Amino acid sequence: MPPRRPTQRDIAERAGVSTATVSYVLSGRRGGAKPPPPETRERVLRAVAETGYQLDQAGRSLRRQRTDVVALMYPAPSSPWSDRLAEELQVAAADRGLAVVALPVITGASTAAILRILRQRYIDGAVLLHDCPLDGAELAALAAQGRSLVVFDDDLEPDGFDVVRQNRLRACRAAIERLITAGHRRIAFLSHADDHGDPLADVKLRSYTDGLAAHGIAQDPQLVRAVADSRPDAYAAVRDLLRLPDPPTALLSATDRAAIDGIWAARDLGVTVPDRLAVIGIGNIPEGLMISPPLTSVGAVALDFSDAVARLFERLDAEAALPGAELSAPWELITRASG
Amino acid sequence: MPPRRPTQRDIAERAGVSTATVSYVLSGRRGGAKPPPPETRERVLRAVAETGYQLDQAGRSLRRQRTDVVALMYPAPSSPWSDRLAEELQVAAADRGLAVVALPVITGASTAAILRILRQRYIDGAVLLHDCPLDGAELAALAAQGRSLVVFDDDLEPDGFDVVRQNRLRACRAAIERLITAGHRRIAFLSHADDHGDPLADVKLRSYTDGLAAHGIAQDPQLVRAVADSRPDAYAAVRDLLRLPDPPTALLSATDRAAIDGIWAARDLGVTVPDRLAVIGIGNIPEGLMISPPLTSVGAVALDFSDAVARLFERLDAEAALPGAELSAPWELITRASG
DNA sequence: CTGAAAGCGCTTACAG
DNA sequence: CTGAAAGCGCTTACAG
Repeated sequence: MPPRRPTQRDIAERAGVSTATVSYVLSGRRGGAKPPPPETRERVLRAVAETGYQLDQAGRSLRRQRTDVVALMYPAPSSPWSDRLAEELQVAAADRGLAVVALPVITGASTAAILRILRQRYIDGAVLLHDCPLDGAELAALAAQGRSLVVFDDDLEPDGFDVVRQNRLRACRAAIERLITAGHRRIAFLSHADDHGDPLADVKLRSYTDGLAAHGIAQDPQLVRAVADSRPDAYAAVRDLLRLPDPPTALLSATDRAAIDGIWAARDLGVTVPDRLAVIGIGNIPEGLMISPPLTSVGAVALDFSDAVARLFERLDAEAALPGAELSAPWELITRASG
Repeated sequence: MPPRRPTQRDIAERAGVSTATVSYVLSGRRGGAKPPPPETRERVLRAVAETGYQLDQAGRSLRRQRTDVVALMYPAPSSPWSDRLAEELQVAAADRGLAVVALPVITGASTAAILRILRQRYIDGAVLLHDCPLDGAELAALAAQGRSLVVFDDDLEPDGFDVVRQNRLRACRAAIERLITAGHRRIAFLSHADDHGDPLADVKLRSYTDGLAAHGIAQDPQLVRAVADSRPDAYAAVRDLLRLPDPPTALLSATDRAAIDGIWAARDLGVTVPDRLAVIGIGNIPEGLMISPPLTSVGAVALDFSDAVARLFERLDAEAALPGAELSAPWELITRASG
């Protein structure tokens, strides 16, 4: 049995002061009044050092009605985007003495435990990336209970929480439009595996299907391959596509990674990009800039979430509840040499 | 101003029962005694539904002296390994009604806020991956205060917390040994950028340097390139290396990703792998299995953290404090065709 | 300047 | 079977 965790009462006894003084010394807070004098302060700090005292978050959080923790919720697995946002959030939070916890949401696994973190006042606020398992009513309820929320979503209306628009469908549609406008009719699509109802996967596939339909181009099932989540599968699929009797002249890929391996496959077959195969990816990852030819892609222009992060802290700092706002950080079609 | 969050007292008034009964109904717990009868139960649940009541974690955690939350701490950015561990942990935790929070540790940023999560009884326990910013004394202190900890580390002695050994240095040494034993003397190394004191980066570079030294091979600075964290840089560096007047005949890379791009570079120059360039990576990522030739690599044999996860829950469930144990999940040299 | 005391929202041993 | 009450560890308005 480990020795009982020391409490502020233990510190107070050891230092010969009241628990109020201990709290004042440790928090540095003191209404308007003067802080305790150095001599008292030192006695308290010595007692803390001697006992290894650590504040108990539960007591503090119960009394202060705040946790000084914020969360970042995102669909697992993580991506360069969620990693980057975690970093920006953590740096900004550290300035204010707040901690950040990440909440990866695993597709298919139970979300009950994660939602508990949001609902049971475990955190003061959160940034939720696209496609998190909460609907508008739930978010509004959380906001009404005082949680500060900034939500990436293209459809939800703000309602006590803020919404960041990325207009992903529009940007993906611009990609397929570009290919069709350039004269392509045999356009292959590397899709996600469709075994789960991932909304972003839907957006991507829908933009392909809608784009073809809008121009009266019949969709050839042979040209749609669910290989976007596996680089080697993507390589093999594009190689096979290019060996068809009537091969595609353009390729749209649900991921940049698969698009890049598609370019490798084309190069290995002596098929030049973009002349004989135009390639466009989705996601705009840094790696796409480096391949030859550089990858045309759909995605956020910059790895910059500072607006969303700033808004979360505005909300946390606000005296009264802020109305929901719309922020904009649109995805764009970023044209490079590959398509 | 949002309406005050309802408390169990509000629910009790609405349902015409005591707060004790509310708590019994909501927790399902009831010492040995019988649970409240269905009629009472229903009145309580109706009041909960009407008010949108949510439990307050701070009150509960203060009283019960547990948070029902566990953490996973890992160096940012995330990797397939940390993602996988997060998933295993979350699935196992969900079975017990525990939530999981991820704590990415950003190199260079302040770790104070993250350490607060561990120290201030914000969580019941945690799995810490390699190279987290806590020393043995600190970990022992946390363990003594009741935190359940399972720590991936090759050097620390267990001390109230458990340690998972990966023997990374030994496994990396086996890779360089293999190349030297096969007769290679011109061995290139793709290293991490050395602008931060990442201990794993040290382990990798050390195994290269030590391996050469052990066989009396002089190290050629020309053959060490800090490109392991950038695929395009790796590609370019290997291309340049192979064009040297006296090119390397073998390549050890601090990352599998860079090793894979090294293989692409060799292929594009008509240099066959492994005949004219033997290639070994570190990390054993799934992608390495798919390239041709498949990548020889150093890393964990399987994406399986069940032992570590199981041990964390053993510790959480234990009545008395468990002594620290050593678990083993060694990295291995996984020999495939590339080197 | 310091301390006694109330109270944050729960849970649970205990009395009825 | 149910409720009154104590108490978890903090913070802070208030009295001295």
